Amino acid sequence: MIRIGDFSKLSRVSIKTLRYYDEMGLLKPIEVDRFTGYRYYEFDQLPRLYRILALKDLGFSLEEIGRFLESGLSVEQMRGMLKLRQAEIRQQVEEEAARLERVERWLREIEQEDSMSKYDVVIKKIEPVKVASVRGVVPTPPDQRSLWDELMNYLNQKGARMIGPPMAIYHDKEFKERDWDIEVCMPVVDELTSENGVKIYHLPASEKTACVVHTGPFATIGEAYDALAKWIDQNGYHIVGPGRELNLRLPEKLGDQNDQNTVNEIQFPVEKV
Amino acid sequence: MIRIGDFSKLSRVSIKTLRYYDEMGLLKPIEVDRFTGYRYYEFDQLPRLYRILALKDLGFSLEEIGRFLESGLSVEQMRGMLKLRQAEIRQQVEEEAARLERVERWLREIEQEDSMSKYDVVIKKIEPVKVASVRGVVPTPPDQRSLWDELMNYLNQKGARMIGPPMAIYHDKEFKERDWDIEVCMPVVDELTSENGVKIYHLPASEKTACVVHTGPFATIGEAYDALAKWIDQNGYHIVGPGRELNLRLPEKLGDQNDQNTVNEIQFPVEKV
DNA sequence: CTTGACTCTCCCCTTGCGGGAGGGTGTATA
DNA sequence: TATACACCCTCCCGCAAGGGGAGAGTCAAG
Repeated sequence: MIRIGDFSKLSRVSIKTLRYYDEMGLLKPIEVDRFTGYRYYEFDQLPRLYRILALKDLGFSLEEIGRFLESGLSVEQMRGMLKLRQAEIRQQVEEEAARLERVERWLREIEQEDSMSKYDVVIKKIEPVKVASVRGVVPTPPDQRSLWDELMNYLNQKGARMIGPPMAIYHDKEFKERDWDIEVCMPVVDELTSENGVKIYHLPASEKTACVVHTGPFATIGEAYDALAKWIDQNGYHIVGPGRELNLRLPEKLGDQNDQNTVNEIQFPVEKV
Repeated sequence: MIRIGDFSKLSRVSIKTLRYYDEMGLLKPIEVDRFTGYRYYEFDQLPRLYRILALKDLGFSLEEIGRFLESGLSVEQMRGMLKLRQAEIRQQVEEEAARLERVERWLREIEQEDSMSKYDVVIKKIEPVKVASVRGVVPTPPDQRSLWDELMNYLNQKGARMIGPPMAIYHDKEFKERDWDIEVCMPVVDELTSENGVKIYHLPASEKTACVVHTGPFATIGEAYDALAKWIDQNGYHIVGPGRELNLRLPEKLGDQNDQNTVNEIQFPVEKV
């Protein structure tokens, strides 16, 4: 019978850890003096401790290890746990590798541009949202004003409440000089019915959506689109639906292309290739 | 100005997290009502939040991210941090890959043997230890008794205190049927001097030592050696020095090959190939 | 005026221990 | 036999990045 300090030196496991394993029930001393609380171990407890260390080395949590040790589990169960662990580690390796990719992309960008990008892209989930929308083909994006007028007209008439930022959806799959297929939407909550050119429906959800925010003059929003497109491409995604442009903060004068305080978020539903 | 719930929905970052980032100083609301404590955000805080998310996605800690954001750090510094992060991730990927290897080895062993090995190997560090030793060539391992007798004789004569388990060192580099070069040692603390066949010196430390414990009849200790050798080989190590055998619990009758309660630890200094 | 949806702060919980305070033990030596 | 000194004990706090929930205060609409 040896004291905890000797057992610790022998196994090179810290006293703190041994006490913790005792508390967790992983490795109880064979005797604890009921008056002094001193823990006494035996040499033949070493194999159990080594098994704990070996399992820890495979990445199992102490709680899992406890189950291994207690429930004298069958070879079949053990195999199941190992297979599971294997899958988990594989996934983690993949994730870390992807993370490494991203870090290296930042590095390359810094090398090339000698500065950091103004635009950070995030992937998020978009919930379905009920909107009133007007869709039409207009010569150029600024001409979407007419669509907005029609939509706002309808909403004011109905006294509908708007519960989110207005957004525009660009339906063209390719870039066009003229004649853009644009849908303008306003999130609503009320029971409304489609009529004339105004459609009431739910915009679809999107599990993965690549998003970027542009602040400043609307005239420069192209940069944000470029950055987003580049990011999507370089990160192994591709676009699987029309993009949305959320007008988070409108210019003071509606339609002003140079208002410094305009804020827009651009969203594209994407999928991993 | 929007409330935290709306900012949370917009960014899909939980309210808890936003409050935490506020507390950490990563992203302060532009206004906090001094009476109600309500936090108010602005849309143009989104880019900062997205930058935080992007950096988090690269695996930086919030504290590091805070430093990025505050100290408007130079491109050069940023590059330094990224390079460092890159190295860290690479190392982590390697570690996880090695862990995966180990899990797969356990799986293979289970498939082949249809049971779990009795022996768990751990790698630990061995500190130098002062010993009194007697070395000699004996026909077979059990004949080391004569060496022990000589050593104990010396120690008793000096009244030396023994401060650790006795151990035997096997100096032969290859297996031999007869004539084993064995050194028997006893850790001591006193100021002793080498004399006759007894040497006083420090056994060398070993940064990485593969260890396994054998309990039960000494006659079966070969199994433990086999398991250890196999492990060392399969885990990409190789032996770089003589092995030690620590007699943690001696049989009741000294030399009894069948005592069920004998405990020995076998140690081999190793290095990664 | 009330209801229901929001928001606030405060506190505890997570993993696997490490550090330290304050106090009791064991043993070798003077 | 007294004492020094190494050991050991049980709390309690801290870590990273928030999650869960209690109890109480706020806001907007009907």
